[in-house]
Amino acid sequence: MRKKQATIHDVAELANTSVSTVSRYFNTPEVVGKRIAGRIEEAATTLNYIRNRSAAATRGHRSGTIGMVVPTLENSIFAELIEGLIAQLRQSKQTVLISSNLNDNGNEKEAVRAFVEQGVDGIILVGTEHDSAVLNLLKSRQLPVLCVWNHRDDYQIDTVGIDNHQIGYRAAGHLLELGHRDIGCIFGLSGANDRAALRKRGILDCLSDADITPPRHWQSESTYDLRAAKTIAHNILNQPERPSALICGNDIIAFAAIWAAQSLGLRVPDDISIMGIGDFQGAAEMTPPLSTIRIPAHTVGRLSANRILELVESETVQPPRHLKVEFEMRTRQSTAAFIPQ
Amino acid sequence: MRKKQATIHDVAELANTSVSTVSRYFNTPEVVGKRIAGRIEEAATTLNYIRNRSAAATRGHRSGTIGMVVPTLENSIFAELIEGLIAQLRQSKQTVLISSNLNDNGNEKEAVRAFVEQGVDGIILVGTEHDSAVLNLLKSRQLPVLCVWNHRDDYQIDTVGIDNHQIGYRAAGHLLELGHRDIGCIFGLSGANDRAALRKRGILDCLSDADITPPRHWQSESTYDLRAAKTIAHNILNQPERPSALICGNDIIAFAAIWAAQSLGLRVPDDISIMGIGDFQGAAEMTPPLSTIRIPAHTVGRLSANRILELVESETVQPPRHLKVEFEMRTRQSTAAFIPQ
DNA sequence: GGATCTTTTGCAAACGTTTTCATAAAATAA
DNA sequence: TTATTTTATGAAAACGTTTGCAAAAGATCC
Repeated sequence: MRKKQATIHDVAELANTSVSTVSRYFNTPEVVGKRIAGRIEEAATTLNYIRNRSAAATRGHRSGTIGMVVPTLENSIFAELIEGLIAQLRQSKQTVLISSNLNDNGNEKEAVRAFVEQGVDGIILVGTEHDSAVLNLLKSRQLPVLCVWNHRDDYQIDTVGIDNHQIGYRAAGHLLELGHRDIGCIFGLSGANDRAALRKRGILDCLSDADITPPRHWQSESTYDLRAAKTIAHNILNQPERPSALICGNDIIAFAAIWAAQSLGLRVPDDISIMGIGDFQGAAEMTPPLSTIRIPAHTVGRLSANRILELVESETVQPPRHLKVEFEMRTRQSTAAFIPQ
Repeated sequence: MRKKQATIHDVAELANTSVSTVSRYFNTPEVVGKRIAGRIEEAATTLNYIRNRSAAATRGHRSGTIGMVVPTLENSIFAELIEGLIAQLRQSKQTVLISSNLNDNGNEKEAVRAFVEQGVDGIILVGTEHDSAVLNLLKSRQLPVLCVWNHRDDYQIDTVGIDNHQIGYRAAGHLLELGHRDIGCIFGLSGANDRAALRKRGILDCLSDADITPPRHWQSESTYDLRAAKTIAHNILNQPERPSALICGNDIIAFAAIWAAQSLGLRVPDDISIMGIGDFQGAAEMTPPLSTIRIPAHTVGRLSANRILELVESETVQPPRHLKVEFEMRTRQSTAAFIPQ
């Protein structure tokens, strides 16, 4: 049996004012008089009063929570994104609800529904591929939604993120600039999410613009799993004819590729150049430091926080806006100029 | 302006029954009759009814949420823990609220307070060192609390976790068994958290039981940050007199140490053995694969979920229970037997 | 000083549920 | 059959807030 906690009524009584005024003090302090405000503040602290947001959400419309659904937490890049989001939202007294799809996007609908039940003020999803049931649910509730990570000009929902096609194009371009022509590719699973698919297209577009078509046996797809990716990289590098460079769909795959090369006795970058995407934790510190493209996940998180708040605050429905976050090349020692044998 | 959504009243009307019965149907379905239950189910789906948990929490006492505060998300081991937690709680229709201290434990109080405002049914904290203000707040609200990650027999609050002293002892023991006597240590910051402090004690206790006291200049502490740790490892390994083995407070530090050694041209394990703790992502795949101790974070998450639910469900306050999770040695190739020069 | 406008305050209804209590219906016992 | 117990249902109060409205108080102007 729970002890009875101080309510807004108790505070009002002790401060010798009405509950309405106390409520206003907590929501729009600038509108209550100095003298009463002081008394309320005092009463609240002596009573150890803590607001009951559930009750507030029942009558008012705002719960003070934002829900975010990520594909997985076991990927340091999303962790960085979330930390950026939390840091920013905390300043606006918003609480973040996190849910993970546990690597199965079929879970997304359930997660979103749970958030709607909790009465979140807005929802942040990752990527731009979502079940129509999810989208319909959100639309029928007229809930502010934001899709992060991918930038897409033409999307029906607001986005904050990077242009994955461009990032793939740029990564491949780096290898071309170094003189490589024999380039192997390990993409992320392109069927699973649009981020991976767009990067793949960007990479292949860049190569084909340079009249290069990597042979089938130098191309593969992998989950973002170190073990699986290492095996796949091993298979590509263990063939009689090796590419001179390998481009990877993200840094997880790149890490795995470097380790696969090393376990085969190949020197990186002397025997093979390896390029990643993401600049995950460890990329700069490993041996050799990984050439990659930095995706400023923390920034994406921060900007997403600002945007979702705007959406929550705005009364009217606006046409979607698309915020593009820039990435940066991080040229390090896992790639080197191609030297003809 | 939000469109009006179906409420329990609408469902009741369409199903031709009372709101009480509908409420009961959603909370304790077994208690309502088959015929009415069918009508309610049907009405709910045609109306697209979604429960309003805020309202439920206002009158009832349960919000269906569990709050968890982690020191940081940018550490794959906590991510694994959280995924375990989410997976398990989802089965009980509980939503998880996550907050991160953003690496500053001073933020914990604010995070906890926000959760209390949201009306979480229970709170999970990491470690057993918490500001007394936090503990008092939770106690005065009589909120179920669970401290995870550390096992501690004597703690006032329920715990689920591993014995960090034992883990440190065991890790050091592995190096001793291999014949090493000149052992360097890079601990986690022992002032910052008890997990690191206990591991440090365990390591030093084990060494001192073998009559070894590592010289001051072979001992150091580091944050769990790859860059910082790499610098520190570099400094230790770059001295004229090198230890033959290095034990690290966690795998982040161990990764950094291996890379520092490699950047100095040292061979691991031939020139130096390196031992980690944690079995983080990548430990098994890197070159060389890291010898470490596996902490089953996913399991800790799962067990924590079960325990916090028990605490939430139990009406009476019980004496704290302490669940110990076992760890496992993972002997890989970063450590080797000491060979006298 | 009164008239007018603006700011501050309080009353009471409302939000969408849960839950207590009483009653109706069904099942069981006699 | 009737008396008794068990189960299923409904009416209405309660939860702790927010908010629309009207009244009170204070400020400004002539």
